[in-house]
Amino acid sequence: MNAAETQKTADFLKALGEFNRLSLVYELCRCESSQNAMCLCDCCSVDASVVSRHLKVLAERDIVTFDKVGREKTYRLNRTEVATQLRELADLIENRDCKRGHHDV
Amino acid sequence: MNAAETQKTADFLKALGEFNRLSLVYELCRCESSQNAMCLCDCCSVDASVVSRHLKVLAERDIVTFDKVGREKTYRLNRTEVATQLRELADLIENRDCKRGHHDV
DNA sequence: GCCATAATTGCACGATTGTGCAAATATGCA
DNA sequence: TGCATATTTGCACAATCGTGCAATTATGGC
Repeated sequence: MNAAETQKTADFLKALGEFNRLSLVYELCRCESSQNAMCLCDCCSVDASVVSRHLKVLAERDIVTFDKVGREKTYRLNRTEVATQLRELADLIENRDCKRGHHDV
Repeated sequence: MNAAETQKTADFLKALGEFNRLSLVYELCRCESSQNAMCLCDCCSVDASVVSRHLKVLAERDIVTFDKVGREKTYRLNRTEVATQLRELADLIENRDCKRGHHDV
């Protein structure tokens, strides 16, 4: 587990690990279809600019993806990618694969 | 998904989502047996007091557990609990269980 | 009791972060 | 073209966070 990978995983978890951002993720989770940012504003009582910034963070970590339709951006959750990343971490932690580290078991 | 649950999950992810804390988790992941804090210091090049504080955060979120042996504290990773939490989140996100939220699908 | 080692705590500091507001930008519609 | 709506950006600010150092506490061994 090198430093760059560790940092990447930490950034991913940190992106999810904030109340309003996680609320946005849950909100998107409820939706079959993409949602625009204005609609997503409803789920957390903060300014639209704040939602915009949070969605940007989520997009940077590939947690959400968006399409531009007209003047709107519609967001959707990258369900399988996010779930896969979480499960890979779970497997790593539980199955002790990480023991192949520098201690060389 | 109420606010308290969301906050709890966010706190859990935030605890994992910091480089040195995640490094500690990976380090503990490599160990069959418990490790004391001094030993864990080696894996991240920060002061012992910093490691102490990071371990405290991880313990507060039930990510690690410790035993006191003599003047040492030995830490171990709560493998199954952490893995389970991560998988539950993965399932929630992928299986769309969260649609049972206030939108009442 | 005295000293060495392990771990925590208090303090200070710089960096990052989340936030709101106002202004700017982008786009659709009449 | 002009206006309304959607989104982003600049700015400021308070709060949180990660960190190191020094002092303190806790404990074991002599």
